[in-house]
Amino acid sequence: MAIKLFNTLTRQKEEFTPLEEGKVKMYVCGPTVYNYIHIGNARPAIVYDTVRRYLEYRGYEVKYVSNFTDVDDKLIRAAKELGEDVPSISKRFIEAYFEDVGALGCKRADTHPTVMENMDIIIEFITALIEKGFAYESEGDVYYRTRKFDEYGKLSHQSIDELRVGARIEVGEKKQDALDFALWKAAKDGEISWNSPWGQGRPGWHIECSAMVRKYLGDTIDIHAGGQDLTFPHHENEIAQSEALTGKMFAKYWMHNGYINIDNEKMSKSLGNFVLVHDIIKKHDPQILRFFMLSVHYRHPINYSEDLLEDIKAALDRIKTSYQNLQHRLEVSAGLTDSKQEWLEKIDKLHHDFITAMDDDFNTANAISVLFELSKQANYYLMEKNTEKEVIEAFIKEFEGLFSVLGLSLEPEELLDSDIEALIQKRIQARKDRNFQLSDEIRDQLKAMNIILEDTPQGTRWKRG
RNA sequence: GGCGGCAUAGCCAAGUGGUAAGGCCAAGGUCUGCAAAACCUUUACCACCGGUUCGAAUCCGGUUGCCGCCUCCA
Repeated sequence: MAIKLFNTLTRQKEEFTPLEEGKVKMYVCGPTVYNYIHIGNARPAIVYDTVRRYLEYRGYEVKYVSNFTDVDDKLIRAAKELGEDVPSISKRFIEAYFEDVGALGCKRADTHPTVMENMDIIIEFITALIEKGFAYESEGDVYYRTRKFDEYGKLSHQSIDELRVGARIEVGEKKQDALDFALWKAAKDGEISWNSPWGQGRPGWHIECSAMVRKYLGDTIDIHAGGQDLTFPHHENEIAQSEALTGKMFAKYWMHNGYINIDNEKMSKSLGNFVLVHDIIKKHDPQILRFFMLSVHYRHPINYSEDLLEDIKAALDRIKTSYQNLQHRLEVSAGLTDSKQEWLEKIDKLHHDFITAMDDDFNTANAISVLFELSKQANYYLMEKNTEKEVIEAFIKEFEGLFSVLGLSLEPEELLDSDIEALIQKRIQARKDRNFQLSDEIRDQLKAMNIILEDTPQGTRWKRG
């Protein structure tokens, strides 16, 4: 079975075949680092991290690159407002990004390039476009000659003549055509700027990705991904720039994730209705946010609310509890049982169900339902009087493997403080003596310490509350 | 105006031709010294109207409502 994914370019699910067998080159548009990221920014980070993990799980060697926009209008504005310089702001929020996204279980990309460190190749790229006639200089700015690129609009499936742009030409416009977009912007007084053949200035937004993709991954890559709102114009412009320069296909597959909404409206920094990851993870286990995002198909919108986060916590706990109960039983499982093979087969079947779900355009919602089924089967197994270590271990291994594909962790049991251990022993004795008053007191006492006890036929187990 | 998406139980959410996965919440039950965990049971006229079909949540046409992109935006 092959992996299928929905390609924005063709608007169809396609079988995934990489350019080079066994290898995947993947580029994900990263954030502009002028603030902490909001959960809308977190979605692509989580989604494509999961895509990457799954591709790796299926045996591909993935080269994953994700950029930071560390120079642009918003950063310049932020710098003015804060009385700071652009590099110090972007540096701070790049660090914050790694902290937030790390908490959400996202692995680092192989490379996280920035605009500032790639100014040379950006300028080279623009120069080459001018030489090819796809760009022109105008009063210190450089613009891309959009109409010259015949396939403009192929990603967003827009006809160039239908774009509603006419009304947007401003007085003193330096563009030859309203559709043209800036590759280089001349510096205004006091703005951060770099030297270029066209004078002091800085790159336009779209050119950085074209230049960095080429430098770090090559002329043609397998997967290019980002939020739905980047389809047009950002990704469309990237295609125009890159394909005009190289004459080759820029990216084979384009993936776009849906938005996070608040009250059914898109969450965005510009609308001001955003929720920062930084704030949420102070109140909630970051894993919950990740699980929440993965519980919905990546191309569908998610309506966010804190109540939903609470609900999803209960769901995640169900799986974790099941896993922990398996751990508890591991110690007392030894005996041989007749049903071993049957259970191992069940686990194997679920393993394949998971793969089937993920193969289908990374359907994490269905993959998660397989995890619930795995929990259910584990719970059934734990109801058996005699359990076999091999089966318990197989369950545990499966849980751990699948959780790791989704970038979720099952939090290893922490060691008990000796005091707590002593209390549990004391309570076990009290229960043997049928001194239930004392045993309940101890249980309450432990509960106050956030330790929850559960008595089972195989002994008392505990978990953190 | 152009392009696109969505509408499934109290809530979240899969499902793209064969009479609706899964989870949360709720109620009842089993188990337990009591609990917890778990297990069992109960809960859907798939927005509306037509059409195609032996058969549609699923395809086609239309209607209504909501949302997005076309401008910085994940």
